[in-house]
Amino acid sequence: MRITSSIEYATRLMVALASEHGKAPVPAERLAESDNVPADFVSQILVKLRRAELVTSHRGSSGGYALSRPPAEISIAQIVRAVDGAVFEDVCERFDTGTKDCRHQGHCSISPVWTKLGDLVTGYFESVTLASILEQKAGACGGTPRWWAP
Amino acid sequence: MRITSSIEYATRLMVALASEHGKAPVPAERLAESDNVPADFVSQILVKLRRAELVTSHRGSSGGYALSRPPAEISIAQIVRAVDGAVFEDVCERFDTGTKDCRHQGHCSISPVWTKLGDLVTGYFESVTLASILEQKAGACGGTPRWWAP
DNA sequence: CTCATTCTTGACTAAAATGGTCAGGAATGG
DNA sequence: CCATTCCTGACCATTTTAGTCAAGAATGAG
Repeated sequence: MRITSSIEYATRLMVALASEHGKAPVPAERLAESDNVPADFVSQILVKLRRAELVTSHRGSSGGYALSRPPAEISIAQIVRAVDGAVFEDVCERFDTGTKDCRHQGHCSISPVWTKLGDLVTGYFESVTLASILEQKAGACGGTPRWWAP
Repeated sequence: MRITSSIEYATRLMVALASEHGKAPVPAERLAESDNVPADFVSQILVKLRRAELVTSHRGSSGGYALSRPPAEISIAQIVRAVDGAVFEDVCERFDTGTKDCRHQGHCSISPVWTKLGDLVTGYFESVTLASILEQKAGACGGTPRWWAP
């Protein structure tokens, strides 16, 4: 289980835009540089974010992208849905054997486990907003950040 | 984010073996039938489970597979590690840009989010054992099972 | 008005992961 | 000794991931 590049990059972009919130729109190319992400890939991700109405775009010189609402009103869950379609895939749908009901197989003792996991992940992603991330600039990879305490 | 076939199948296999715990070993082919999983694929997964010492195997007629310890001592986390190598991939490792420290990019305001998610998922998987799943045969996909309450 | 800037769309591609399949061999118990 | 069952490792098709690219359309600064 992992975080894809699209999600990692999309989150970086959104955090960068959040820190510029209220100021002038930021061109995709500048975001690409400061976030160290391939420019063309950035554009593609930004399109998805715009279609999900998380950002607005403006063309022409001095155009670019901006958040469509305050950082406190945008969660990681929304970002993930924008780029991946869903936070957690429905396991019953994926593994049913054609009957639209996996009960018959007698294996649905397992499905509640995946369902609960999905709820856990979704719930966490809903709870983290761009604002809450911005409040916490200091975390380091090897360090022991504490704000997201157990 | 999703549950792969290997993980779903491995879990089914382990639950099936758990329900036969203490009895005679079960041949791979019988597991494949009862779990509705391709036989050759089952064998491959069982090999991984054996290498992780979650199951034992016995060759020859009346051979097959059995759990290597009681269902209460085997967690989903152990199963996932056996087939996938890790429950949750280290995000800092995946996205560092060569310096082994992503702090320099100023983007590690994000990494604590992924780290916490990993801890959440891992913690949940550690907490669910084959025994706890067996106690709950009744869950249905469309229903409202409650044992894994929020 | 015009033109450089910036976004838009959609097709394309390379590489990796996923989801299997297959063949030949090696133990083991009946 | 031989049918049963596991073991090993190679192989393959499909899907997903992670980009790349090119042509075009809008917009505002000058």
